[in-house]
Amino acid sequence: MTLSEENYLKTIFHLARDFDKEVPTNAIAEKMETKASSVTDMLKKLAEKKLVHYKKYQGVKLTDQGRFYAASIVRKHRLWEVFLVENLNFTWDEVHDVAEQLEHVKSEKLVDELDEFLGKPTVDPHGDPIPDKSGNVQRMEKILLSACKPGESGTCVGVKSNASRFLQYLDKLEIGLGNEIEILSKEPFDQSMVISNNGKKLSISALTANNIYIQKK
Amino acid sequence: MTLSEENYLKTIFHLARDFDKEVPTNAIAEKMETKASSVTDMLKKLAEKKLVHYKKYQGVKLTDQGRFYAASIVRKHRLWEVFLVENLNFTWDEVHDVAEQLEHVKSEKLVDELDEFLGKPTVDPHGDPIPDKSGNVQRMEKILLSACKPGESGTCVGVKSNASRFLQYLDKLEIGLGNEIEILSKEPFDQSMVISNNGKKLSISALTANNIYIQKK
DNA sequence: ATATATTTTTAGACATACCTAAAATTATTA
DNA sequence: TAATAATTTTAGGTATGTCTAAAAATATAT
Repeated sequence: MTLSEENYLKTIFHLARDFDKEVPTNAIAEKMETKASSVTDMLKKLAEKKLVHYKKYQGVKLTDQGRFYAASIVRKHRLWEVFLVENLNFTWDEVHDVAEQLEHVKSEKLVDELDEFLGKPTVDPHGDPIPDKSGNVQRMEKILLSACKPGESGTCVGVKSNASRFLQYLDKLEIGLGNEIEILSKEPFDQSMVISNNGKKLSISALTANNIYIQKK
Repeated sequence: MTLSEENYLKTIFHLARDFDKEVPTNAIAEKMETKASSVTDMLKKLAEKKLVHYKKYQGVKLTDQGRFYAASIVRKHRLWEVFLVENLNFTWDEVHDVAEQLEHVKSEKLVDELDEFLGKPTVDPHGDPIPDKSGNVQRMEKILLSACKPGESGTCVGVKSNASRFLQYLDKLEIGLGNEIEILSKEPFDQSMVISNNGKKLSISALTANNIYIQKK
């Protein structure tokens, strides 16, 4: 499996959550910052390898085999992120690019031992679940902060975007995993919110609220 | 810098020890299990990037820049080997292939932090020196066991080959880094030796003796 | 329902890194 | 030193993964 093939699989795996059915060619092209024609070429190749179900003009779905493989890449990515934060003093906004490289290293023993070394973690530094060895991803019930009404509250359990800028902004606001968050008010004009973050009152934009996941009590 | 370019640089770096002067095209081709014509192609590219000095038919030498870059790859390779053995229960015969992949991961912070995490080791699990951040390789005075005469003795400080088969054989003989080794006798017919390994008498072939480094007392 | 817009695929190129076969150069030896 | 052998380079070709531009299919809107 080439690096490029792995990246396509992974992208389809992630997009499959947004599109419940087939993932459109263009969605893949956009996410990978490439052209639709390149995607088409690759989809044909992945289809020949039985990693995706592909019918012209109908988008793609991962096969069981493809999903398993994709999950194993995501598993590696997230395990490495844990390692970087827990052992190498990386912050949650620094891990992505490095994990993006480390996820392609091939060695079953490496993954097994790393998992063991880290104490078999279940989530990465952004709160995303780490697929298990069989490719199963534990589904958490979490909702976007933007979907909450004033008065509702919960624990911050994840972020939708992993962009450095965003994560650094959260650090500045002192918003992090595990924090207690309550929606105090919501502005009808622009959907911005005033929230209580571990007891501290602060105001966030709709865009920010739309990238924070909480688990309701 | 592509993966391929990095592998060529590294190979030239290693071969430069054997050939004191320019490294011949064919030597590179053999080591990399590729064809001389492919090597020529790459040497031209590396020369354009000022990473090697290359004159047609005259072999190559690394430039300062090329040597620095190559050393940084070797540094990463060896640091990862230490990590695999010290923290992930790898044995010295298992680390090479995985380190071969990990060495290409690009992140200065990753290397710095890994070095720190491991306690700034100076040698890898095979006794090979780890280049420092500036690309300097600490030169050890070590000699091949095959070059020793009966009566001479020293400490095992390295191996010339990193082949799994060979390392596993050493494990079976219980020969490892730090062991006290003395040459008891040498057979003139085939240069095989009887040695004392940490007090235990055993017999080894000339080929084996030619792949073990010791440091004389 | 037909025209228009959007999405997707095809066709044909390009760069990388490899290959084989033949030519050029350098080294060896008689 | 001339002939032969070995090494190295060149020339031309292949597979991968990308691209642009044009054609085909699907979706949308009047």
